[in-house]
Amino acid sequence: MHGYVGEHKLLAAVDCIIFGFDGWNLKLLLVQRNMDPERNKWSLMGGFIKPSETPENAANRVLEQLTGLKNVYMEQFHVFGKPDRDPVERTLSITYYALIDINQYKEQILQNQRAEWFLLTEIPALIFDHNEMVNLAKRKLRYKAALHPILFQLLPEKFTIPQLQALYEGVYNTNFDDRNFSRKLLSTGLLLKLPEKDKLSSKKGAFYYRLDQTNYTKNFEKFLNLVPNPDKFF
Amino acid sequence: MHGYVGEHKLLAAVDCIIFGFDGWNLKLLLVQRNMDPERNKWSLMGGFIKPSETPENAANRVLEQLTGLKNVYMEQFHVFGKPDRDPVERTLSITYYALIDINQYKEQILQNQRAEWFLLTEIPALIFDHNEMVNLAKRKLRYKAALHPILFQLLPEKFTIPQLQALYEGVYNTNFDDRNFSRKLLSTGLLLKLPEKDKLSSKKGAFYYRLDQTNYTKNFEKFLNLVPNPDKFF
DNA sequence: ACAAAAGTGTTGTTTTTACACCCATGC
DNA sequence: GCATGGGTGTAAAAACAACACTTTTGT
Repeated sequence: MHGYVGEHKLLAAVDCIIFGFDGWNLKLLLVQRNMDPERNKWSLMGGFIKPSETPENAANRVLEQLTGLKNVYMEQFHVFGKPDRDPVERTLSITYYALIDINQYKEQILQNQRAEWFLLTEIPALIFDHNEMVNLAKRKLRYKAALHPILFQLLPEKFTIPQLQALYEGVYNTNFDDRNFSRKLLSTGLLLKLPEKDKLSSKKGAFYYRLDQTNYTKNFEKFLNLVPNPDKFF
Repeated sequence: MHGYVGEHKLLAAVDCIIFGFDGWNLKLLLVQRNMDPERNKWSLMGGFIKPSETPENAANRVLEQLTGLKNVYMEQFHVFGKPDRDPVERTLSITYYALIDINQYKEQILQNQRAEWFLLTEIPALIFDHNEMVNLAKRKLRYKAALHPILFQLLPEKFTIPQLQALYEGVYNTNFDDRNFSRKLLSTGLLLKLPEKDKLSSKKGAFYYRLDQTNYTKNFEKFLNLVPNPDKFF
């Protein structure tokens, strides 16, 4: 047995669209490419799949290289495969989006590579088809977040409802009614109220909540309708 | 410029999960593999990506080879990439599911290859990880069909509401209330009533409908809630 | 006392569900 | 005229959206 002779072999890479939230704004982590061509241009964090790796393994490795993080929420979302998308050599890109809490990892990031957080509204021109990847990732994130409680992955373990709302408003670039928002989120049964309050952002203070992990995993696949009039965002 | 030297190159294939509906049952199109290893075992229809092709091109080519069909509804859904998933040689598989009306193409199919339609409930053991692919495709189909009107792709141009209902019931392997089902589907505004009736399946006869293409493309991305209690299917 | 933000109440509207009933027709 | 599906009616329940109001506390 000598393999499938005569078939076309190619490189396969993973590229990670890394979303982060710092408490106020939704951001994207980009790196300056450290190889030719397009050296020093902004790019998504990516890397080639190695012989022993699954695509998921590769994506996790790439993410850990950049951020020091393991066990990050990550989802495969699309393969980009135009034959000439990488001018150097044919390369498939399997894309993942990842969600992390910026504050929790300020230090690890930005060590190995020249990396920087960009406001979603201020993404620079990226190499190859990476801007297209970012746009599709934004769509997929909005789609999924309208139905499933994934955005909690962007928050610290303890968070307040107003913080959560700011996050949702960042993702959808709009404003939601405070009163309906908090009741809707509380009614999911996913939140456990903590005795402490966050007194920094208001005089009254807002109670902290944390995820009810049991209900979270149990209800994760349910259709939740977390966003009013979600249609208008697509 | 000599490419990215030292990186791992591999084969990339597409595999198509082809769903079909014959008016009564939801089925899956499988072929008997015509190469070693696992020659003559049942398998999904697939093929390697060629140098000039995008993955989408390859999937369309593979589908046309088997069915003679172009312009079939097809959606990329997952990359399977365990290093040893194909024992011959490392091969990534990019999977697509496709939706076709069985009756419209009875002749073209089954020419080139030994192919056969299988009831979804009677899928045989398939090569490699193809059973896993089928299961994920079923999930994705159910998920998408609960929110978007994709199942029309499985019906002929003219169809009745009871036919449509039989299709939905096949996909979800359950029964829906006839009266609520028809009103829900009619209320989408996607259907145009035709003057003719189908008199074969009942004495009263059921009116034929066809898709309102304009509304169909316009509302395709909207969240439609076509299935009652969709959560229980995941 | 006042301002600012949290968060609960209220109400009308729309959507969903469950189930009853009538309709058209071939036999 | 009756059995067989097809299709419409209705009413209770649930979900949603819009908006008013109270609560807390730092200044």
